[in-house]
Amino acid sequence: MTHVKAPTTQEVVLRHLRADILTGVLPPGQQIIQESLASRYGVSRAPLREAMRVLEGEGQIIHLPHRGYFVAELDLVNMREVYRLREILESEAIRAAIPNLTDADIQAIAAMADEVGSAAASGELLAIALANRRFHFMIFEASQMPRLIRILTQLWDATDVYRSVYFSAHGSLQIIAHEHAGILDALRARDVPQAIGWQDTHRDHALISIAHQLDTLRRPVVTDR
Amino acid sequence: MTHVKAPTTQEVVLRHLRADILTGVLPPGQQIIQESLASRYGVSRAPLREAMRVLEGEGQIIHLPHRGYFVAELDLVNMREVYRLREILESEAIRAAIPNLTDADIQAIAAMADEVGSAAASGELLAIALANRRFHFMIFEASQMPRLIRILTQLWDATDVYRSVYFSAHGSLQIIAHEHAGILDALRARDVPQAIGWQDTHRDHALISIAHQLDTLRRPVVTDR
DNA sequence: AAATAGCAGATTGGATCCAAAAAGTCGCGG
DNA sequence: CCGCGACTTTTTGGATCCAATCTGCTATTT
Repeated sequence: MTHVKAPTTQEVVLRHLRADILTGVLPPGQQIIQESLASRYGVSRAPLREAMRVLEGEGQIIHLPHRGYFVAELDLVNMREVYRLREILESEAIRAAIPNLTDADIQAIAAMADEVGSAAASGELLAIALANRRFHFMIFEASQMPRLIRILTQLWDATDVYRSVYFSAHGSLQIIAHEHAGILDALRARDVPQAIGWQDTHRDHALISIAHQLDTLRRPVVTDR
Repeated sequence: MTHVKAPTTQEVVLRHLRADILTGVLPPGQQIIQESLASRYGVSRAPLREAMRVLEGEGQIIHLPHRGYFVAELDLVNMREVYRLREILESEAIRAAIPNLTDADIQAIAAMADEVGSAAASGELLAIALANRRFHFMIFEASQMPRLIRILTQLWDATDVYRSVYFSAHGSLQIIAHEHAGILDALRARDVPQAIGWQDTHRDHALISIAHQLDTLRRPVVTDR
């Protein structure tokens, strides 16, 4: 039998960090003071630093030698690059996935789409984000391309903070449901171009909303000191 | 002028690790005993572990909790995935780069192609690999897409070990020189499809050679379990 | 004799401690 | 009044030390 679990501290810290970045506890641009954060998590600096190295590799935080770690800020240019790369890579993922999709797979994906719907009904942003992510990645994972999936994971992670605002935008949930249904139909028909097309419009809607937010909101990142 | 430099130990270790993996001092599949490697580098385990976390993020080594770090092995399937992703992403890089290329850029790239040639004449494999990499990445960098460049860097890193054998294959250096010239011509003409085409055949030649090596050589990798 | 429990060694994970570098502060001189 | 420079403080980087876990072997039991 396999072990129940052995959650190493680094992974606990890593999850905690991701959550804090995602929820804005650690806002973009802010420096991460290792000592204070470590004590806040109730751990030492060693596992924290290794976790931060992981996030740095994903581009979530920036490291300046002898200066420290800072939560990455994404400007619009950067954001557009991420979305362009997603466009290219997600198209490939869908292209590779569709021939592998069994009927059972599609049923599972449809079930996840329903979960997105019920999460949307509940209004819990985090639940929506999680279910939405699962929905899309169930498709990507059928591509059987682990490296591609990992890169996509990183790209999604990088924009998680900004994407969550999209879910709270007016009317976005109906649009999302509609587009998810479109993707599902294309999957059932094994229609690669149509699936990619739906995914593209789906992504574009999110980007437009986010770009609008970034452009107008112009968050005034205060340095608390 | 900026500071001379302040090379932090982690980066020294990281470079050392990359070199050792590239040159086969640390062969694929082998476990990395932290204590012994750290003492061999003359450092403590702390910076070594942070460096390994970086390499793990790049897929160069694998981490199993409470078991250790192991140098990653790439089978042919994995290798094909890397090359497929390179095909997609390098096409995008070239597409984005060409409109940005100044004449000075192209001259610099041509100079680097010459360096590949002279390195080839000298027969130094490492020098060839380095110059070749610089040549291609000078083009990619003109894309002005930092995230794309970083992903491409990781993909190149992942296959560095295997690609170096290609340089020593019979006749490959002439082919490389020919294809580099082709790429340069396409760049001068600002011909995107042609540049991508050359890059594709260039990459395919390397992949065929590497796949052949992997297939026949059938290295007797001991099963670590 | 085979299987399993448990003991000993090795190896990783985490915490504390010390050194080095950067940022901020105060004071002196122009 | 302002700029420059040494000193202090804060924070990061690295090393050492201790605890938790895994591996391999041995002995005991059936």
